[in-house]
Amino acid sequence: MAMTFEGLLADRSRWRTDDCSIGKAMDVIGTRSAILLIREAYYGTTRFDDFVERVGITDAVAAARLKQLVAAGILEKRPYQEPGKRTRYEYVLTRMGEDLLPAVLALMQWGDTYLQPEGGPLTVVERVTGSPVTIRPRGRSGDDLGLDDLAIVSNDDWVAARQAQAAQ
Amino acid sequence: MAMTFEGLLADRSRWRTDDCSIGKAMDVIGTRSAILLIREAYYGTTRFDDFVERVGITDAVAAARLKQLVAAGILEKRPYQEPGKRTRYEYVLTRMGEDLLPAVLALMQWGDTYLQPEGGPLTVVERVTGSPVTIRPRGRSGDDLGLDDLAIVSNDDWVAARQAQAAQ
DNA sequence: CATCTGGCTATGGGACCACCAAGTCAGAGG
DNA sequence: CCTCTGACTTGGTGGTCCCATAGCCAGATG
Repeated sequence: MAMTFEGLLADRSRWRTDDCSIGKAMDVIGTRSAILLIREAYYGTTRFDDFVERVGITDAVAAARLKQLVAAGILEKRPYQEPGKRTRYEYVLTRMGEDLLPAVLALMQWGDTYLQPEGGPLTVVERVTGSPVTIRPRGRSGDDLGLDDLAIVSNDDWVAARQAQAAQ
Repeated sequence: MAMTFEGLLADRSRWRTDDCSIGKAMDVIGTRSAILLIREAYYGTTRFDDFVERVGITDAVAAARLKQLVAAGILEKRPYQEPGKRTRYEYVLTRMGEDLLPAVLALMQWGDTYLQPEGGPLTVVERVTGSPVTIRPRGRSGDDLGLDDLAIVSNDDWVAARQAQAAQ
């Protein structure tokens, strides 16, 4: 019921992950409002008022969080103008923001399963077929993988191993 | 660059997701310490001291967060006894906790890509083949899906559609 | 010009998070 | 018994998150 460690990592007492990517990710999107704003962006929302209205947070929080997400590179501020109105800005996802989709969807899937009595209000499906979407770790073979199927390698080891392989 | 909505959901101004699973999930695991403790559990850690030591948080925070994770059903407290020592408790993942793996891994993958100058210290690989693990939304066909390939249906609609299909 | 509106910014307050430091408490070893 | 240790618990401070209310400001409308 756990991952295994390879190479130098095997002795668990000799290393610690201070610069863990999960921790860094949580520093950027670790608040409720940040994730909900990103969810709204996936739903196609781009304008300030719509974010405030649909996420259900105050404008002050929305302004602060949107600014922070732009600074982090997850959203981009882009000018637009409706006829007869002044120039305003809308917030659109960058590539970096789009690439958070797996994490957000995985969280939603888990919440649907374990935190909702009736399986959650919304379901994500494949647009063309209408069949439900799943999100799981997967190896090269395409099989779903569980905890016991996974191993951790230090990045240095891994890069070195690939280079050795390529050199053959 | 966004999901599409089907059925009654198409008119975006007529509904709001107050009981969103993502929000509920964030209420349970929305802190840095909670996610890092779960990560450690995936790495095989079960004991209090090891959690404190390896996550790099204070014992006070670890105690509070572990208690909360047990209450949420993500970890389970289980007695153990080493010879010559008194009974102690260890913390092991429940099924609910294991099922968070996709979310945590997706977050790690994203962090490795965008928040680490050199691609992150650790890499998750398939144990038997050593090939890297990916995690993406996937349809029934097995293809990776992007934002534009996804659609949202209301759960009621979806259940009704399935029933109608089954009745044919 | 004066007004109105959409999109912020500022201020204050309550809750929570994390840190550090100190205290408690059960039982094994002496 | 006394001490020591592992596993917490308690207390205090600083920072962040969110809410609520109020203010500001650019420009289209009157």
